[in-house]
Amino acid sequence: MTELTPRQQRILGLVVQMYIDTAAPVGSKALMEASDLGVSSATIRNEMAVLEELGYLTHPHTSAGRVPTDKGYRYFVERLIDNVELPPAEKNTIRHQFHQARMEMSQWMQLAAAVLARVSRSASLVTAPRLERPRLRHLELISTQSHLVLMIVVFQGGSVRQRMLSLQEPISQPELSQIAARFNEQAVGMDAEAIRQRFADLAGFEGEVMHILLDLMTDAGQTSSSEVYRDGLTEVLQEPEFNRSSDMNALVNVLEQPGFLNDVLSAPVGTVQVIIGGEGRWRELSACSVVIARYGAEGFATGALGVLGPTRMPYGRAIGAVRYVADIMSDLVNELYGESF
Amino acid sequence: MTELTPRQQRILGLVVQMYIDTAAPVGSKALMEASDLGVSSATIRNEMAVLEELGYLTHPHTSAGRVPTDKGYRYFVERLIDNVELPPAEKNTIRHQFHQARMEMSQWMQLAAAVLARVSRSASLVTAPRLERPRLRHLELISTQSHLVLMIVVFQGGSVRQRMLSLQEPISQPELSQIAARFNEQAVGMDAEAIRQRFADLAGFEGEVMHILLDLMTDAGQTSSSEVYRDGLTEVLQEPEFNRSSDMNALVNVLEQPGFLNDVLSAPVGTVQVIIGGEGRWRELSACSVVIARYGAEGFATGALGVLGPTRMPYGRAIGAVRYVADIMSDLVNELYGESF
DNA sequence: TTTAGCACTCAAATCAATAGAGTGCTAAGC
DNA sequence: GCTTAGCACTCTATTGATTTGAGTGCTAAA
Repeated sequence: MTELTPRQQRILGLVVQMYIDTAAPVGSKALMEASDLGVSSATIRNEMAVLEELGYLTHPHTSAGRVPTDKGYRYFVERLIDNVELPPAEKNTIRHQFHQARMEMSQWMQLAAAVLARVSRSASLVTAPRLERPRLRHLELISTQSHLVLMIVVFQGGSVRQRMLSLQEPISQPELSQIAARFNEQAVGMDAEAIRQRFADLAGFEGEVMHILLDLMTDAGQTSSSEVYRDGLTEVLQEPEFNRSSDMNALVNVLEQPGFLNDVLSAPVGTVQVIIGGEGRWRELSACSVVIARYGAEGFATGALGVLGPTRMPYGRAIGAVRYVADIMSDLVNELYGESF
Repeated sequence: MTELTPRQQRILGLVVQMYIDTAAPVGSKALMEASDLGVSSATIRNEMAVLEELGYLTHPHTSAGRVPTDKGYRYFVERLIDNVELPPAEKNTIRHQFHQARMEMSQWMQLAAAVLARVSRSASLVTAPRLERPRLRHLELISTQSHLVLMIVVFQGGSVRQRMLSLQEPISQPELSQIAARFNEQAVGMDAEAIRQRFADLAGFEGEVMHILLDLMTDAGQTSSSEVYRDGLTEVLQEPEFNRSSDMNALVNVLEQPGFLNDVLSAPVGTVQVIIGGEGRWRELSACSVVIARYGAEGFATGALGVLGPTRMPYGRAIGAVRYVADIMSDLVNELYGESF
């Protein structure tokens, strides 16, 4: 692939910019008037023809202006975007909001989703950080009524799961506390595998408690769909490219598919990925772009967060926002999980 | 208001039915062909004119068929719907799904939202049951790292709240456990007022714990927006009457407004309310109807659940579904909160 | 009271003509 | 060898006129 001349780059960038702004195909004359390239529309036309030849632009029809292809967007994102940092003022506002919030994952996630949606003017999603190797911190058994017991498990790092158990035979609260105390004495700090081995011979109610504990540990190690925060979905649905027939649901579902998230989650924390038009692998995303990043503490607890919009999305803002919010979230996770790893 | 003749009732019912089915204004001839009224289209026209005179129908324009007014829908819902029970087969499926689920409020709510959306083919929302007078069941303080303490509070009935506290001075886990034990010995079974009085003189960290406990109790007594489950929103957004300009967000927000929910929640558990076209009080709902009911244990913990769709919604199914799901949820809440009140 | 008949209305579909934005190409200019 | 002015050509979008058809309201007869 031969290198584009500086002027071609400039024109490609302008076309992408203008198209993102106006949502209308951009013609040579309009581009000339809107920029200070110092060349005539005819020259621009020639260059555009070359860019089309090379696959960066297309034509909806003969007498329409140019529209970027996915390849064009890709080039734009990789080579032509200069400054993806958010302006300092905006950064401050965002950071301030996070410091105002309570020290709770769910609050942060919700806030992150809200900030991403607002700043990038796209739909956003934030998945909860998944514990890569949950370790028991505390277990509590509370009798709520004769045949019902509430089991609460705290993992190292502070995430909490609960489950209601129903008993055949009622068990008194002191007995329950004793069982819980045994786990707390013997199993704190252990991961699922260690617990499975150590307590392999437990039977009856205690065995059941252990199995549910293991189950909750598995659960904490997976991204459940109930722990995905979204924002801005209905707004982005109003964008002209999402005509009512294209079902947004299908689209959001892709983002929850294991294949998709796993693929993205294989990237290291700290990098921002841009997936344009589904990259041919996700049909439902053919008209969309996704800007996504992992956040959290690598090897311990990581989640994903990103925005979803039409391919015609403001990439600069989106990338800046995703990067900045991911950084903040990583800091927060580290702060929260601090010395426990 | 003079009574409608049986034939007028029949015609009104048919118009509403057909309009709900087809979304197109229904004309006299079409109605004649689609029914077995045994009268000519001219007669139907005359009757329709009368119904329009009385305010049950309108005309989009001179040469279009008739469309029900809100008053027409109201009459339909109150007088003309005969059987709002779901078919037994459907009931069984639903009941089965609930019994398959785990004993957890959040699971039930999610399931309820899903069932409502599917059965009524509208958007659904389910709010968490609000404890009307939360009483402490258990309090736990867990040190997660030197300066961070996780506080977990269980209320009678089994709902759980948590909060992370940051300390000026580190406090050891045994000390924390001791403080928690004091609350558990002295405050279990108390409501917020009792706790406030009993522990009015607590200071320092223990005072802080008490204040957060009270805060969490207040919190448990309010419907927070994070505890609202929704489903089917994007589907219903595709309905022809919701053109892209009308913002669904604004619409959903109304349902979360205190005014709206309070109004609805003032009705007793067990009744299903139908709000057609916002009843003039909620402008954003002018094109919508809401079918909503309270569920739970009256005087102890109640929530609301319902569906939201265009005024042209299948009222029969919606009312049947809301009533049935509300009944199931009430049963479940009673089962869960059982003997504790 | 019902109904057949008819004139009338109005939105939606169809069609033709036009305007305009934009392209591609060619030939002249720097 | 680029660049640019000029021009023919293409295709969409808009506009306006016309037609179509569903549906109404009214009247007069059954």
